[in-house]
Amino acid sequence: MKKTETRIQKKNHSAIKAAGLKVFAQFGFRGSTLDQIATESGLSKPNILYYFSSKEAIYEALLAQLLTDWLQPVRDINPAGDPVEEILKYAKHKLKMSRLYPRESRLYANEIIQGAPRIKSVLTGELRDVVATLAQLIKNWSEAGLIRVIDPYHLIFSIWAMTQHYADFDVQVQAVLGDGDHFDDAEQYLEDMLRRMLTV
Amino acid sequence: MKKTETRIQKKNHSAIKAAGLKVFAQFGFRGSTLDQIATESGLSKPNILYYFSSKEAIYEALLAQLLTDWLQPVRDINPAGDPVEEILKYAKHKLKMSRLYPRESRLYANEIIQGAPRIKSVLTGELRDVVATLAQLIKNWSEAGLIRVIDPYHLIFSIWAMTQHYADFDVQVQAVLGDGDHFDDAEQYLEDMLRRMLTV
DNA sequence: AATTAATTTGACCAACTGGTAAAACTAACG
DNA sequence: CGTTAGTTTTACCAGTTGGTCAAATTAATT
Repeated sequence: MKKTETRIQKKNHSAIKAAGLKVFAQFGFRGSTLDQIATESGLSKPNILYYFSSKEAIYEALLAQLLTDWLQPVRDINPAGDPVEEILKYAKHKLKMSRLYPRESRLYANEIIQGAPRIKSVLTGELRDVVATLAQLIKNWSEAGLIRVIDPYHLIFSIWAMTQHYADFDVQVQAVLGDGDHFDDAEQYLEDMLRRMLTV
Repeated sequence: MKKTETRIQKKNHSAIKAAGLKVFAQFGFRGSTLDQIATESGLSKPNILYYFSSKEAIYEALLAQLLTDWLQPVRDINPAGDPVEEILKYAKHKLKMSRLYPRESRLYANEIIQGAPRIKSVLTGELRDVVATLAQLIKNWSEAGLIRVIDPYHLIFSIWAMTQHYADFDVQVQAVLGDGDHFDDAEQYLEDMLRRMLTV
């Protein structure tokens, strides 16, 4: 449907989204202004509104993209693969996303902390379902004796919490550990933790 | 120094802080307005500014209180106690704070996600020091063979991440698990995880 | 009760907010 | 080259924002 996008449209759409991501991730929806996004993107405010109908439209475009990227890795878990390695692969994938796309993580965190006013239906719908499926798979693995018996939901939460922590609380991590990249150490810790939790 | 506080001052100061906590925790500093705090507290906007010199002053009063409450439990860890039980006690304390004071947790999360503009010096100062001390203690325990050898910093981060997750991402937890209190299950999972990680 | 100190209100302001409309400009295409 | 479609800017607006000020009200003290 969006085949007819000019080169200028393509450029500006993505410039606006990139600027919006930066601003929204830091200040949340209410705390961000079109002027900030305008300055950040190098476009004028009315020009931005030529490409997106409103501030909210930019925000929602970002959220929609985000939710797709967020849910995919869960679906990519292979029920026929080795349980420990599949969960580990998933956790590492999430950690890599925190490393490569910390702003996306912060945008999502902001939205959730605010009570998820615009995506609550996705949370109780798609997310809930996809997590339920994963939880069932983990339970099956447990019952088959392939991994230790464990609460699958809180296992998933702990993976989310730990991986996203390094993106969302990056300033704190840097303050405590000093500036630099700590994701390799984090990955090692995470792997160690998950192996201990999962192996019988 | 603040001995001369009238009963009205005491009442209104705390009413404003309670309202401010509610609003700031949801929308962050920039996303919150004095009008919201006024409505929430039942006071008029100029009346609020009679008790606090500015919107920022309310926010900073809340942050200051928060940081004290946040750092105390770390200091309460007893170097002479049983290592596993001490760490477990600390983790459970943090989880209880997430259960009882989720708004405080969200306020803090908001501030950190925004880059901690007002408390960065505390993070690189007091917090850093207190965590360094704890990390050293954990390292000593490791070397004494009392707990397994483990990266103390990432252990601490994982405790923070998992406990705060249940406050900050409460909406998501509720969406996935259904409405209700999931802290008891979370505590059981956390205890299980920490025992596995710490015992040799 | 009178005086003083503390509190609350209403009217107001300048800066900022998201958004609009039309004119001016630029690129694309036959 | 001329025409059209696409793009950008300028000027603007009404509502909201944090904050002020003096007057009005209420509480405390003598």
